[in-house]
Amino acid sequence: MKSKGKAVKPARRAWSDPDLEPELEPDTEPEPGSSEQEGSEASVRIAGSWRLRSGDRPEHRGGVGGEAGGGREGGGGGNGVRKTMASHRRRRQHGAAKERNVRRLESNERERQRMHKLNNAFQALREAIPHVKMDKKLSKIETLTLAKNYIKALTTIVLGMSGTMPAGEAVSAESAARLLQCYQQHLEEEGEEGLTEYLTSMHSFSQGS
DNA sequence: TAGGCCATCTGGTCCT
DNA sequence: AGGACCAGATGGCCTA
Repeated sequence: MKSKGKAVKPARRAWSDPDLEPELEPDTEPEPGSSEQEGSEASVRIAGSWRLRSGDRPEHRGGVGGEAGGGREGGGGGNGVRKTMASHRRRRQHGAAKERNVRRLESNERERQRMHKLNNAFQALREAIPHVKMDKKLSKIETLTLAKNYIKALTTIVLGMSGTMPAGEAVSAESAARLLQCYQQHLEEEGEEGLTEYLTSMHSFSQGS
């Protein structure tokens, strides 16, 4: 099954000063074919290794305390003092930038998680609404549109069952199922546009007109 | 190849 | 202050 494109792309602009670059691991490929799958592309990927790239948290590179190259400059010398202050400031700026960078990465991660949840919800919705071409995954916009229509159709049914329906037409589970069937059939034959028409007629029907 | 769809990043704004 | 939410930008993959 191939799903739509998505290959984890490297950050468009890896947020950072070259210097702070959270060492983009040379693209931890999301495992060749493994990429997400129906369900939620999202969730699967979440687990994927690539994610760690940005999640790679502060620890990378020794973290703040790291002071890597740091060797204490040093001691003494008039010139040395000025030098020390400058490097102090630089280090502080560096630290601030680093912190900003870390916050950015964290918030990217949260945003990703949020979108993943949203996608899971979309997937759940997809599974909840009947649609014709089962082999083709509904796009988001299709999912929303279809869901809206489906709700409308169900509403019509419920209205009918609640007595708005003309006497003698008491809607049984059977006729409800039939209505649903009609809904699908209509979808198949007329597409979205026809559905509106169908619903309209259903509505006027339930009004007893 | 163009257009559709999507994932991700990013900065701004709102909310708690 | 920090997280959630949002919308714009960007770029990849897929299909007609």
